[in-house]
Amino acid sequence: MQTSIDTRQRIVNAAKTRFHSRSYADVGVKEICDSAEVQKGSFYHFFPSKRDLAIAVIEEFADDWATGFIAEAFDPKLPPMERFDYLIDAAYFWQKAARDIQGHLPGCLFGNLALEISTQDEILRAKLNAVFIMAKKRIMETLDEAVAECSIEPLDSENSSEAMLAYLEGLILLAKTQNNPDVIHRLGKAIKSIRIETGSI
Amino acid sequence: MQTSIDTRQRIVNAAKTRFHSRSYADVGVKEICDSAEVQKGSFYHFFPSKRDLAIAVIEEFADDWATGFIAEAFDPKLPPMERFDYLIDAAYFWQKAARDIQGHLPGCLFGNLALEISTQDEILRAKLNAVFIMAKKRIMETLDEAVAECSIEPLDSENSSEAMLAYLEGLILLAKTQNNPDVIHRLGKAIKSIRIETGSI
DNA sequence: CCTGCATTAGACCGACCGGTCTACTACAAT
DNA sequence: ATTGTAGTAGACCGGTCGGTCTAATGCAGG
Repeated sequence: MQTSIDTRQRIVNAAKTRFHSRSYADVGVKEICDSAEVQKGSFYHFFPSKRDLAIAVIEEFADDWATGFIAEAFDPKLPPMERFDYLIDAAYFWQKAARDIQGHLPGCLFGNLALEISTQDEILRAKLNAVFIMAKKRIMETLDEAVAECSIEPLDSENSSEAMLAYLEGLILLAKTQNNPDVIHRLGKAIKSIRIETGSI
Repeated sequence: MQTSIDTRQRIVNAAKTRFHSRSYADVGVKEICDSAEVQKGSFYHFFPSKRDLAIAVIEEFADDWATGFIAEAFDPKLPPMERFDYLIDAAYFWQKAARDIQGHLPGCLFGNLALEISTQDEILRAKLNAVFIMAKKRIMETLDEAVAECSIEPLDSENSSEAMLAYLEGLILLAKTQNNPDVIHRLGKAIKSIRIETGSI
């Protein structure tokens, strides 16, 4: 009916929203096919397995993320430390919007998948880890910039950026468990106070 | 064969370790029965559904947790702020030990389940949330104690304790994604620097 | 010894799982 | 016009899912 690129994309799109708002195991291939208006034959033409679909979803979502609100929040025109306020804000509004529509706060797709399947699939775990490394890098660059322009004291930016990412993921985890996006705003400001000093073991 | 209490307990024990090291959806009733050496009939005699088993698992695990390493780490004989070092240490050794045995870092059962099912089951979500509230309370009491004995500046202990819990969960999430317990040690010390000031909105 | 009840055994259920297979269609290159 | 190929349709597969059902136990109180 449509061109094959559309078919593949429809499958990925359907999977993206469903994996995000529910879980990997809970969403079946049949359901994805139905909602994408695609037949099983087409599905397995494009993806050797459900697992390969998950890989595609992670890759696409990471791209959406990087070019979407991450790129916005980490706007190089903003003073470096201010970008973290935007990051928290973006996370808050995203989760709030999703919650208002679906009734449930979906959390972070990467965090969700990481906890669900990283003990069961090494390749998916590595993919997810790569996404976090990318996010950490973004934070680290910002921190380095802030140090360079003397708006913060020098610190171990490698570890501090990872710690800040952990905190962000933790906030979203708690927000999801409470089904309440306010957690992100209420506790978000503390992200800028997280520091790991250089030279510590 | 054994008394019924044993049967029930064997079921819960088998489920506990499996839910923790894999996921809720990935572990079936049949597998739990087999590993507990129990028949389906017995399973459904004690638990109306798999979901009810999950509730029992959460409750028992929360109890293990509260009387186990949480109780140890939050030893009232220790100076309040030192207890956080013990908490991080306990988390590290626990995850490391599990990883060395199973090959995979299991993470926090509550965090895992929260991200997997809290969009799908309100009751389980609420149960999980209650566990986090309990943990937060423990942290808050410690913070209040530290303030009272003037070892830290006064702060918003309600929010700060929640932020610290978020950070801890985030650390474990990252450690699981990297399949590496060292993350917890490397970034753990920053937990004591997380503060949310009183009077902020 | 009998009765009643909690527990256990395990066959069985329909639904659904991820995945395969064959037949067919649309279209491009020759 | 013919053939090759990418994509689509959808029936079908064995296996497993959570859950049900009936029959058989073991045992306590009368």
